[in-house]
Amino acid sequence: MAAADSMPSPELLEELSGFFRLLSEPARLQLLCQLKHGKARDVTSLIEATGFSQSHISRQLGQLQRAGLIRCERDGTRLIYVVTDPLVEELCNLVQGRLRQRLEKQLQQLQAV
Amino acid sequence: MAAADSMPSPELLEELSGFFRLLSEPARLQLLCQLKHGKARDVTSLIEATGFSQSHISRQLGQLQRAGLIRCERDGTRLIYVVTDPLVEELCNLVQGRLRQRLEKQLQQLQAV
DNA sequence: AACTGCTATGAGCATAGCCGCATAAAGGGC
DNA sequence: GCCCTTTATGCGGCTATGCTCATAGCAGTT
Repeated sequence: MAAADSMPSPELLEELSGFFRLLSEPARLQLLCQLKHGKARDVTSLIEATGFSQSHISRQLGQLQRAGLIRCERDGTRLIYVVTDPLVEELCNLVQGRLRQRLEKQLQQLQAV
Repeated sequence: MAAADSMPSPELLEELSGFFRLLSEPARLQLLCQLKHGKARDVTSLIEATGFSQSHISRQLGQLQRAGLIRCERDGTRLIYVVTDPLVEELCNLVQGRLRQRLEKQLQQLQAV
């Protein structure tokens, strides 16, 4: 017992935290933003846009792909990556709204003095 | 057209990823679940419920509090923590729905063979 | 005052993960 | 076949952070 009513299972906690961990790295988030809403791009253009090394980009894309957040198609020797799910963008919008809300509250408290 | 220049600033990327990093640890997620929808609890009960050491719990609660996800009130010598925002629960539900969706798709593909 | 129970914090170890260098693999053109 | 381009991967350094032990701080009781 001990309050086990609506607690998620350890496996679910692991899956959830693993998903959020993907979004916990600025580099990966940046890649997802570059690819958002159907803006398909190949790895080379992502390297140019972000400034990271090719190996790093490739690894991060691999993680995102294994998680099912993006997929890729071949075009000759290049691989074109696309976001498969609008979920990430929704999550970012929700969190961004909350961050703004928090800053506005802090601002009000400063002005109230 | 409107989409091409909508890259978030580095600062925003850092804030967003920082927020998701808070949820990227099973221990913190578990604490948030224990506290969800107004289930206020003190640290001792959280220790018993999770099995983690007291110092670990206290540190994680500190992080969550500095991020504004929870707050605490004194009750004698004890500190009672509460979730301040339903956002985390919403995010978890969204992600959980997506995880289930993915598993169902995998199941279908197995049965289709 | 001292004592007790509850929580926070400094110190340190161990592990995870980012990141780049060098190299391999795969596909296309000659 | 060889060579070039594009992407993936083994290896290693470095940093961040989870986690614990021990200790300090804080509120209440006597």
